[in-house]
Amino acid sequence: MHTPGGLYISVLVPLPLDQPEYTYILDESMDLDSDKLVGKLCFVPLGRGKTYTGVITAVLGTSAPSTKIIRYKRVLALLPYPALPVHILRLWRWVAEYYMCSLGDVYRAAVPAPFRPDGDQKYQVSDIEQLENDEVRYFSEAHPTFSLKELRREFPDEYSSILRQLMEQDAIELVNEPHLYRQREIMGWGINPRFLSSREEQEQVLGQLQRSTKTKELVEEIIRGDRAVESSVSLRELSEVLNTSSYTINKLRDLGVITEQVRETSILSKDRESPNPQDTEIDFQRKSILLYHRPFSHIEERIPIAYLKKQVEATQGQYLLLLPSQELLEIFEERFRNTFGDWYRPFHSGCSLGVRHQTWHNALSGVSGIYVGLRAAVWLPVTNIREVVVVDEEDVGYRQYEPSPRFTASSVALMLAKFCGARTILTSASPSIQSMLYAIQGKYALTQKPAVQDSPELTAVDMNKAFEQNKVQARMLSYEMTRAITTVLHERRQVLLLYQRKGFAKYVECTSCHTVLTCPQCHTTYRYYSGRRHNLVCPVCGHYEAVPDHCPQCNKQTLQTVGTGVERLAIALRNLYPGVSVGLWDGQNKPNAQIIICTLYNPPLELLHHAGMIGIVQLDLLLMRPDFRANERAYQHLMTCMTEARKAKHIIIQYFVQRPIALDAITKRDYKVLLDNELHERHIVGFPPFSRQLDVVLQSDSRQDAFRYGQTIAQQINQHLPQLKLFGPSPLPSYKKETDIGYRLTLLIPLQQNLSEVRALLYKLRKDILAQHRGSTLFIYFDMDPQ
DNA sequence: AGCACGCCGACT
DNA sequence: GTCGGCGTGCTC
Repeated sequence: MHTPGGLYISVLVPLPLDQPEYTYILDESMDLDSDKLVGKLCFVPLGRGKTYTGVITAVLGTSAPSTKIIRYKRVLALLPYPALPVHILRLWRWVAEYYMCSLGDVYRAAVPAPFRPDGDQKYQVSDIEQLENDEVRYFSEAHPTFSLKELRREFPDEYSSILRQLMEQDAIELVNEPHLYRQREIMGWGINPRFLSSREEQEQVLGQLQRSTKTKELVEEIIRGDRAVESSVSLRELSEVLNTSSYTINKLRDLGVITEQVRETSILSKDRESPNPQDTEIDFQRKSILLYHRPFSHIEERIPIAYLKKQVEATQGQYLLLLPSQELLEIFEERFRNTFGDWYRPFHSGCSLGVRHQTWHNALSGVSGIYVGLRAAVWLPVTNIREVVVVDEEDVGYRQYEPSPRFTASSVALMLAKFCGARTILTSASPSIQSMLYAIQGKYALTQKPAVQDSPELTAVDMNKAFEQNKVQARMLSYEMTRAITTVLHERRQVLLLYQRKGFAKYVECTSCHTVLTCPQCHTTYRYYSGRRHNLVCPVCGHYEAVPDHCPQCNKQTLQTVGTGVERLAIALRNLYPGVSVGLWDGQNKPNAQIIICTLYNPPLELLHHAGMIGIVQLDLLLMRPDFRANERAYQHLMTCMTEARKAKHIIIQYFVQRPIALDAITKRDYKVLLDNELHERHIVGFPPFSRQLDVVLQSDSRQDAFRYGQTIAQQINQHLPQLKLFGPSPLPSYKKETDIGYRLTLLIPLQQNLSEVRALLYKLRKDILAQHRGSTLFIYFDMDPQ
């Protein structure tokens, strides 16, 4: 096993390590042209018991690359897929560096799990005579090859001593066991013939089904032969014939009544010839990125279906179409299928694993077509890409936060195109300020084409005036709003109100001493929820308790709920419109009500499409968020309402504090109003796009630790890189348990600042902190360009 | 991510 | 005196 010879190569393993590349030896027998090795997937043993699928990232030569004494292991096998193109590997490295995560994480995200199966290392006893123990001898004869797991199962007690002996005597040998790398493919379902013929088994199953009458009846019918099923039908056909759900079918399978026919195929022997990649002749325009700005357009006007069809037919190349949400995919799936026909190459969770598999392989083999998917589709290993289209480039759906890599697919798409020499089209009705700035600066080409269709009538209401004139109903709805609601209700159509304030009341206050109840953990003002025992909930850390009887400050019984949350608004609406159903939608289960209050400002398109009117109850909530992009986001949400509320005649927007710039821009139908304002304000303060934002997130089960280390990092950055602007550490709202507490440190990095210097410092700080830290769990990670 | 080693507290 | 908790460190 340790005979010299072969080629030393560098292999990337799918683990989140700082340095996820190891050196292996590739046997000469596997050696293809060494220039064709980079990008190949291969099986490598790692650690004591595991085998991983890695990627060859470099060929290091025929002599050991390190003077250190390392027991290099050998590559077990090369996978039969074509090698990943070098520009894809380059893109991964860029992502790992830019988004500050492990290259192993990027690899895991980019190559779907079925293409990189893990396995247990298998061993073979090479010298049976050396075995002393009879049991061990028997075991090794019964198992010509075995994994360490199997050994442990057989000898739970002496496992480690046996292993040590075997290793010391060099009596075992690592072998490549192809069946590790098999895929199970379900060929069909049917009734188990053995069950039909065995009276005994039938009795036993019926006995076990005593309590489930429906299933028992079904089984009796099967035994009598009333439910004849051809063997090897699809799951759907089976459930039709048996008239039952897949749940019951699964249960019957477990009982042995039904079997599935499984075909095991080795992915090693899979005959997958790589066709010759097309000539990658690409039109290098002076500009390779186009921002296609279509204000007030419907979404379908921003998906260039016909254009892509024409292009793919003309060039026979690969095209990538990225969409921001599952919902859009579902809406357009059929249209893609019909229009693109054989060119359609879907890659998303909506299609079966087999189809995704095929699409991924096609991408790698250079097969032409239109590859369509959500943000994960940027990882398709395209070899022959001509153009990438990012639909609604500003959409937050392109951002991935969990798990690592934390990336923005629209940005990665631009780099993908850059590395492949392809062009990119960014489409949007409300482009991000950043993209538009690049367009103005000439980095991107710009096409602006306003849509011509009608938008709903828009009424903006200054709530200060409404309150002054006492023209307010249902706590906070202007007469304009209630008038429109009444009209739509009369037309028996649905009312959609957008209001983001959760709970019943904003806070609880003592009317005597004006004390506001706050969370003891983080001193945030408590929010008040109705209909639960612990009414007070901290919006930041999730801590909750019941409202006390007396004011904790002055001890009087004068505590009062103040402000209107969605729960209170719903009650007020029910009082105002007796008999009308009012439902809340928070992204979970869809209410079927005449008035729907949506606690998100980006409701699903389905709700927008059906609404007879849309009321934005308090636009300010969108603008007061601690996010420099608030105006931009508000504009985008308003634009979505204006363009996707297709049956609505009326949109009513209420604002309290001041007339928001986003509202002005929408009313005047002039994006430039927003753009000028944003560029001006952000330039003064030095926010993106005039700087880069990088967040440091600290998570710990100890609030103190997370905060303290946040301060340490802040201090060190101030000292070493004083030119960075720094905010925080500020607490992160915790959605999970209380044990999961986070702090966020926000850095604004000047554009001219060398990024690798910042990264180096942050990595060093993290390393130092983790090295000396004891006790609580602690995670530190980085968020580049968070949105 | 696994997995092994190792060091402390609860049991025969 | 052993079993097993999970803290720490390594994987070519």
